[in-house]
Amino acid sequence: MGVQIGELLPRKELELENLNGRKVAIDAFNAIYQFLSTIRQRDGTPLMDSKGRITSHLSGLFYRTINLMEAGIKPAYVFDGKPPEFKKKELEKRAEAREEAQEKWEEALARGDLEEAKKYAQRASKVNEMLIEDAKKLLELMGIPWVQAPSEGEAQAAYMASKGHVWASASQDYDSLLFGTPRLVRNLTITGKRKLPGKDIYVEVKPELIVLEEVLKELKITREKLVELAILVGTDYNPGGIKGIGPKKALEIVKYSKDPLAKYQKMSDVDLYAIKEFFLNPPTTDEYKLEWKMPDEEGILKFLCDEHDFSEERVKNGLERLKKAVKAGRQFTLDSWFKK
DNA sequence: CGAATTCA
DNA sequence: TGAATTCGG
Repeated sequence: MGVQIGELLPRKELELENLNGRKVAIDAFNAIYQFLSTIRQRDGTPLMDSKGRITSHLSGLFYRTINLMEAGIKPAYVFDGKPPEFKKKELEKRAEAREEAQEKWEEALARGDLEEAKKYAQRASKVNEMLIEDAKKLLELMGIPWVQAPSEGEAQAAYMASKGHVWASASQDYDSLLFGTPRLVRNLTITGKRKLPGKDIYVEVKPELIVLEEVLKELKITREKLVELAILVGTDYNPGGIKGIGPKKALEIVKYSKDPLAKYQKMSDVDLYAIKEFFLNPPTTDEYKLEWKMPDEEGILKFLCDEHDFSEERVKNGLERLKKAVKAGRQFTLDSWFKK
């Protein structure tokens, strides 16, 4: 998923204080997918309510959003719209991979290999329309803004950041840099511990910041060249890229070639120039309003506890934290206003 | 993943 | 207490 240019990009660790008071546009699909794939039982089964409906994404979204708000970070979630036609191949590839993983999950389960089962269950994760609807509903009840992108969410998030309506975009993927976000935050979580799949090794995962301007300066290229580089290496729109060309070689190529795509267009069955154009000028919208409101407590209790069997005690505790955070955030905004 | 609980 | 483990839905 996403572009494979990570190793080329300079980045710096972010302390939470650096994000205090800042608005961030979060790639909703990216977040939901991660919750869905990681919040699971030992055999790989996701969390579900008594009617068998998946709730892993709601749990993750609820608690992480509260954590972010408590840290003074104002999240706005950006949802994908209609994917571009040329993403079809990648989407089909993902669907195929999921089906294969599903089979392997069942096999591992049949022979009682829980570790393998979970691994394949995670790969079989599918973010469907129902999960998206649930997520939007929860955010609305929480008073957290969400934005409907006309096309790619990463493109919309980049647009909002480049307009200065949010400070940064947030995703694990690097695509929003190609779409022109001035800042990309990765690993946007508060409790930063991740267990490596192999053994019982825990690694601290801190938020990191990638600044587009610094990327271009470091690589000595323009954004247009960065997009060409990414296309050579491979994006969601041309999976795999050009055979035999990795990030290092691609960087050299875009530097010395005036029109790097020309040579490789012949050996590619997709329109590389259309992909480039899409990254440079993606569909976006101005139809959004970023407002962080007090949560609808009654609505949340009904939705999470009554409908989806969440623990009332836990949810009420979360709500208290959220209310406090919203108030504190308003105070922060007022303080910085009077200090001007 | 993140909250709650257990462990040393 | 802080780290490790288990539970959550």
